[in-house]
Amino acid sequence: MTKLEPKQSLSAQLVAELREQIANGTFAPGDKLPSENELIKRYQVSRTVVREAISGLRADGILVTRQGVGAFVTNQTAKRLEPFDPGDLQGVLHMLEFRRVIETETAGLAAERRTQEDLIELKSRFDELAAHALDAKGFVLPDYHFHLTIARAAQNPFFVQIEEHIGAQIIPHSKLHVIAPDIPEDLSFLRMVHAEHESIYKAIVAGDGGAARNAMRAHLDRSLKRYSSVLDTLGTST
Amino acid sequence: MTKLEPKQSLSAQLVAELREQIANGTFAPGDKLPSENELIKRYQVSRTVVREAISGLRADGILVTRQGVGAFVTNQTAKRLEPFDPGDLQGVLHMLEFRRVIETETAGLAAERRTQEDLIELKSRFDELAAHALDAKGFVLPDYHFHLTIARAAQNPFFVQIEEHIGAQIIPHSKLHVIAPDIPEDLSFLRMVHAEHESIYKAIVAGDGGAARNAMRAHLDRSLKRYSSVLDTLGTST
DNA sequence: TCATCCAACTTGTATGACAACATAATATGT
DNA sequence: ACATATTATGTTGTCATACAAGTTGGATGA
Repeated sequence: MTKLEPKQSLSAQLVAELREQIANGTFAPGDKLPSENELIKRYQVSRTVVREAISGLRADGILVTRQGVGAFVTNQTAKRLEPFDPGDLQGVLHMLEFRRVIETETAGLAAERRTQEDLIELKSRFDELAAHALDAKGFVLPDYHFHLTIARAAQNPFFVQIEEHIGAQIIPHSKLHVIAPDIPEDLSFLRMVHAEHESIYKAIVAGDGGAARNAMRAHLDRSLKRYSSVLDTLGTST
Repeated sequence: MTKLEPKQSLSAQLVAELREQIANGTFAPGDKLPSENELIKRYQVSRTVVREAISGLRADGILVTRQGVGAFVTNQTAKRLEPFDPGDLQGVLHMLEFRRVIETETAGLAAERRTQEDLIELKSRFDELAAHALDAKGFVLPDYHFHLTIARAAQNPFFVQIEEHIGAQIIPHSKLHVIAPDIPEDLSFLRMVHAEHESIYKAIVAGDGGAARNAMRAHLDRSLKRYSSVLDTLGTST
């Protein structure tokens, strides 16, 4: 019988308690958790509370349960990375700088390693991107898919994972509104962006890693400078 | 009344179902979920199942519940990135390639942007690293802290986040064993690694971004080639 | 020795009851 | 008529009991 910290629902307290015990090694990966009845006796709560707590940890991937056997701790002890949150405009700049680093090299590796299957999918993505090239709001998602396909062509799963993680932030925003406000969406700009995409695409098709790196870096450099000028404008106006 | 996909526990099915409906926008962030009684009627399951499902989504941060009011969808729709799992030796190579891309630029930015506070902490980290330089097992954690401090000095939070994410995989392994087996841990190698660390450190102190990039790239290049040769050896021996 | 069966234990699901809390409708007093 | 209690209703939180379904290990018997 152990006491729990108050101020929350009992199940939430028990979740925190068990999570703590797993983190500090009381229950190591692979270990079997005490049975529900034992947890009931130990913490003096109902089975409902115990089961909801276990249910929560199971949803987190920290536990797996087997009917008739018990609940076991996985080796998923490491915390998962929270979604990238650009936050303010400064954060958008940081994000673009980060993407420039990642995706420049991704494009280069993609050009050097892409398979025939990659080229087929990349063409499909590029065509869709071209179809929405002049649609300021509609080109965001195809744009993301284009970049994601490039990451896949780089033949390194970590570039794909990080690209998906970046995109997880982009997709919901694309459904609602643009992050930065008051950016003129003139056609000349959209045409320029598409020209940049085209040069990236051609370099990858040609298998020219250096050209792909330069094209991608230039592409994200322009975005960075564009947002940066907006930040300066806001800075001088206030 | 809606049917659920079988082949799992009912609560797990309902978790998947609700997660899907939240993902595809049926329940948008801020919306109130149907009450437990309504979910019971709709999916023809007991309240136990409904509550465990909601409990799981709540642990994931997708829902928040308020007693007497209801369950509400948060804007935490984007899923968190799973820990980087190198898996086999091939994965270790992918990880090192990924790190080379990230950390080369991180070191360069750190050299160009580091504050006085950064330099003070970096010196502390480097001294500790020097103290463990010839300890094959004990230098892993100070090594990680050294790299993490460099990421902080780059003044871009995303580089810090990704570095922490990489480290979340390194730390548990450092407590147990080295990932790759049978690597000779001779002193000459450890001395070389430390010399590389020193050149990175000096370049950042000097504020020379180019030198810092070169030093970091060389550092990770060596690791990459070293592991790569191991992979070749294993490949030819089998 | 070996196979079979069974008893005990574990998790999964269902149901009923009540407590705690929030909100809106209703009643009440002025 | 208005402001203030009061009540009714609906919601989530917790407890208890019962049974189903799955697993394990030992007892039993040939």
